[in-house]
Amino acid sequence: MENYQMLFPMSLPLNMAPNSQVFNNFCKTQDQEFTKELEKSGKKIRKPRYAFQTRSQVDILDDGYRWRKYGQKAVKNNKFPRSYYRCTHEGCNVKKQVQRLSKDESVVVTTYEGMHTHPIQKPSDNFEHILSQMHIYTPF
DNA sequence: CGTGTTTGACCCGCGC
DNA sequence: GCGCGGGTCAAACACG
Repeated sequence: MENYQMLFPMSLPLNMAPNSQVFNNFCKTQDQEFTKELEKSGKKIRKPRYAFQTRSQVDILDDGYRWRKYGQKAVKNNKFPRSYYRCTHEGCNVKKQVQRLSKDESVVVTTYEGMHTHPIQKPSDNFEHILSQMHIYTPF
């Protein structure tokens, strides 16, 4: 999972990464809005999720957090399985799932659920070039 | 020995 | 009630 190609220098337009401040703030805003809606309607709404679509040969994009895999299921209409990960930090139950499109197997969708309440554990020395290949898809 | 993965079983909501 | 699909658990296993 560490053999990404070093393609670009560090100056990159995208500062919105799963482990960035912007992303966390975004998540926080979304969470607050969902909570508001939840209180208003009293209905049960599914937790917000944040999806990213990346192009990568590798499924596992290491964003600096430590993930423990806890499941893998086959997806219908998709020959590739979906993997389920949880953040190993104690008290931090952030989840993510990684899915590859059967349509285009070079595309990997990573879906984050929840927010990290702790700093990054692992120095992401080479995260910039992962960023360079990442574009924001549809946060929902 | 500590930590993470694999993998089938299990659970739960939903439509029939 | 039953089967199905998506999500999770946990025991066994792998590996530094």
